[in-house]
Amino acid sequence: MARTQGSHSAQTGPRIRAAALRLFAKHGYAAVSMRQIAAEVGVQAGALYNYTPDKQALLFDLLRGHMDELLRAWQNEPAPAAPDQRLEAFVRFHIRFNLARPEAIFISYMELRNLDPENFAVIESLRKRYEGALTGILRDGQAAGRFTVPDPALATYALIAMLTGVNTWYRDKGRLTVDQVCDIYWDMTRRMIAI
Amino acid sequence: MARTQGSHSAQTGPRIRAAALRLFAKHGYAAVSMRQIAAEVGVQAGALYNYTPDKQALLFDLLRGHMDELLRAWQNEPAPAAPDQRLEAFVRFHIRFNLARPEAIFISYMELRNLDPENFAVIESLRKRYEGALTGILRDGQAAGRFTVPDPALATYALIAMLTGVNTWYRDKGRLTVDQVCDIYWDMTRRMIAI
DNA sequence: GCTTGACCTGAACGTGCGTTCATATCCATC
DNA sequence: GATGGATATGAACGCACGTTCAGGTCAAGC
Repeated sequence: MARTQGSHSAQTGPRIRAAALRLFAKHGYAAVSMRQIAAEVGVQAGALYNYTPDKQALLFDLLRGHMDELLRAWQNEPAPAAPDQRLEAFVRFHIRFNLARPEAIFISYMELRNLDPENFAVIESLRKRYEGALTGILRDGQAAGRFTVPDPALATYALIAMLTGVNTWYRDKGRLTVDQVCDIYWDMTRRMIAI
Repeated sequence: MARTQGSHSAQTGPRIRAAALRLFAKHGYAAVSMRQIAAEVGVQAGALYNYTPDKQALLFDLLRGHMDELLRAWQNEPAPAAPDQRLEAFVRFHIRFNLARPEAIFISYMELRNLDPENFAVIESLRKRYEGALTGILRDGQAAGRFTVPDPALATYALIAMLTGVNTWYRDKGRLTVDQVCDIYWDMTRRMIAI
């Protein structure tokens, strides 16, 4: 016996990635088995190997896809000329983008160490490119005399950590809307960075 | 055969916890086996069970011990009267304390989800107590007219995330000393929070 | 110097792991 | 309506897991 009715590659592939994303985010890469992922999709474990060479590739594809999406989304954002407005745009973009995909963000930070070294290097360089976008804004604002940023590299780390931290506490239907959170974090950022 | 020369409870216990801390931080709780921990100590896996009821308790003890140490250390810090100085003391204390024990900090953030629910609740309440110390400082400063903190809860989250982020990039023998890092982060904090 | 209990070994338990593969079924195409 | 490739099953592979335990070895107290 085999192949139950209505199963197609175009459906199963994405469903496997979605199940892996959810389970990796909830329990961690090492704690999730291929059989669990398969069960979530409604398939036997062996069928997963029609879509991924192995478990490691499944994790890497998720992280790689997420970083590509992040960089593409930021490039597609309108880029105001003034550094102040670019910085505000970055703050709001980062918070919104991250809150919209908490699971991908979670594994992007937690599962880096479970990547093979060469896979890690790929993700790390994409991350650095994203951080570099923020550093560039800070340098521009500093050069334009609009910001006070003694150490742009540290300010980048500080801001990214602060903004990404929203994901650890924000809850839908909590006290604040996403807009309110963005407003408050932009206010804190502005006070910290702007002249 | 059994018990090799010179092995004693007073030594083996701490060595097991040290090995578990190092391995959990490096590979993750789920990815580390009791046999690996035992090998690191130079003992057979079964011997671990003279010191811990199970693997879960090993993780919980590490996190619990770390949180106790953190709270005790903060209580033993001198507490200046002025909110500005209390905030500065907190910033410097947090960075220094965290940089001094990167492995414990790492697992405290990464392995929470691997705790049993009741163990998680214990750690979570200790963490909230520590965060509450910072929130208190922010409220005091606000009440004294020295700070501008529209939302003390969010400012607490933002600051803790920003300060804890230092651990992800700081390297001994890097560009900056711990003192310089503290200075820069205190400067950013002051600009963000102080009047 | 005998005894006792703490400490450790080494083997074993049942379970689940990632992965492979022969085989069966389905669907599109002709 | 026959055919062939894509897609799935289910059993199996060897291995490692957390944990238990009977038994061996040591050191301290009498």
